[in-house]
Amino acid sequence: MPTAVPPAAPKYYLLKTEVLGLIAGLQPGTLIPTERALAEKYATSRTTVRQAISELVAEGRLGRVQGHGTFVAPPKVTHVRQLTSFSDDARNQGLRPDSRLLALDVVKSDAGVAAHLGLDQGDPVTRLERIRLIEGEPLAHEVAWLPGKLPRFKSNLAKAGSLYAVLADVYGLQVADVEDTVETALAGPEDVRLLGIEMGAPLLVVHRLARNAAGAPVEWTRSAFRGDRFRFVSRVKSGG
Amino acid sequence: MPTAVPPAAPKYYLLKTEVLGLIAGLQPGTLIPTERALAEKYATSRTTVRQAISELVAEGRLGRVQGHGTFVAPPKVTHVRQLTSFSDDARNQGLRPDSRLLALDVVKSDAGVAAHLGLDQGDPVTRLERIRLIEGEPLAHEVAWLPGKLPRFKSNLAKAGSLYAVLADVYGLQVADVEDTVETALAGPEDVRLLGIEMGAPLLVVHRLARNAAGAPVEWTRSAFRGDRFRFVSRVKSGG
DNA sequence: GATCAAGATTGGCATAGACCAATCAACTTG
DNA sequence: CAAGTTGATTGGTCTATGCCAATCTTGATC
Repeated sequence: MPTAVPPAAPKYYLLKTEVLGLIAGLQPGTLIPTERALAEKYATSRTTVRQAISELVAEGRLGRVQGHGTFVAPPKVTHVRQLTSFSDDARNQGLRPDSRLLALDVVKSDAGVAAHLGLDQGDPVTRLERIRLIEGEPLAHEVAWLPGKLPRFKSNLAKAGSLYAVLADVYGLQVADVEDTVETALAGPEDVRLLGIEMGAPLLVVHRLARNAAGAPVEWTRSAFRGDRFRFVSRVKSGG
Repeated sequence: MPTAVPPAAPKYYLLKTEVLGLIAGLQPGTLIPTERALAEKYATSRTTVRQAISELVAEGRLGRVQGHGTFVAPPKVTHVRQLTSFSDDARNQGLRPDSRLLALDVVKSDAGVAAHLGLDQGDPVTRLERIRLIEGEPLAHEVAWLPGKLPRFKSNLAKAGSLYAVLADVYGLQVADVEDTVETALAGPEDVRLLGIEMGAPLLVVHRLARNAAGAPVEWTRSAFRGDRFRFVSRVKSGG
């Protein structure tokens, strides 16, 4: 679906198109000319070059490393998210998933978490914070809240790997349906540190509420995915 | 879920936090100080002020109009998208939906459309291009492709309003399941013109493939939603 | 009183350049 | 030859500034 000719465009946008042409067909990892070189080549300022490149980075077409250079980025990872787990989804696509545990403790629920889980503020909840990786690369920052305390949760989770598997097999908590909310956000310093992305990079923020067959909340999760590397897929069948 | 103190942050990010405090509790539409005034007040350059404000605009917290000023933006519109139609979803939330028809014609399918609809390139498809509005405000740019020609489609669509209703009631095309793909993109000149947003604003781009009970493609759609005004919701029930 | 014109104000785009920080290669040193 | 140092290169942040375009206000004009 080729977009029509831009009706009118600022200079940095035209430059963006130029650079897109420049990198068409190049292998991921290939370095492109330096910002200063591009500025000279296209008779413009480095500021304008940076604005063009910044958008291409935000779109996942380019990557850059201070002191090293700007290079062609690999294509997006498609990710299916249904009732399956992150790990299973990834493996189904032939990708190597991984997880880094940042925190796992029982805390008092704040107002937001309590409201979503149907608890009173201050009620104990299990808080699970992880970084999700694909092919060794950080893809998402995830914080899950589960109602109450789960005995021996840490070791059980380490054994099984998958959160949903542990909940179902060990604690008898079956997830019957989930509701995912997807919206855009911009990366702040925290996201930059955890995901290795740029300040202001677009994120896909997914909030998930999972319930059991009785309609009682089982899990409330906030996941921040890199918008430049990720695609969210949702499949829905007609009821019946 | 209040975010922790930023570990380290560029100046524009601190300014962003300042402005967030400034607008907390203000009514939507309230004008904030001019860029030049903010630059002076916080002893920084207008460039830095603009970077801070630009992110707040991208996040849907602020809006701005050249020659007029920068103002507090209204909250996001939540939108549920399942097997229901855009119009029904909106009305369920007490919002007034609308639609502007940009184009409706029978065209030869290009490679991409043909692939998704299971046709040969060049096969005729019905192309429906619309702007979706909520409360009179443009929210999304949508292009739908349907296999083949549909007799009297235009008048039937005008009568019923809903695409899915027309397909089912008039043409006997039942949608049994859909697959939505959600990713981020940045607004180009075309999006700016059609949606009244800023260059580089984050978009939620949704591709939808709808199939009938036999698994045959019924519809292939690309929708570009304003990322600052929209939330995508997907509900999935466990199979059974 | 309504209409139009001119000017002031405000955001939009772009320039030029300074300085910092990370990287990497070349060189020195033990 | 290995380890450490230095310096050039490259992206990251920020400043200061100029001009344009849209909007709104003000005031002259009919």
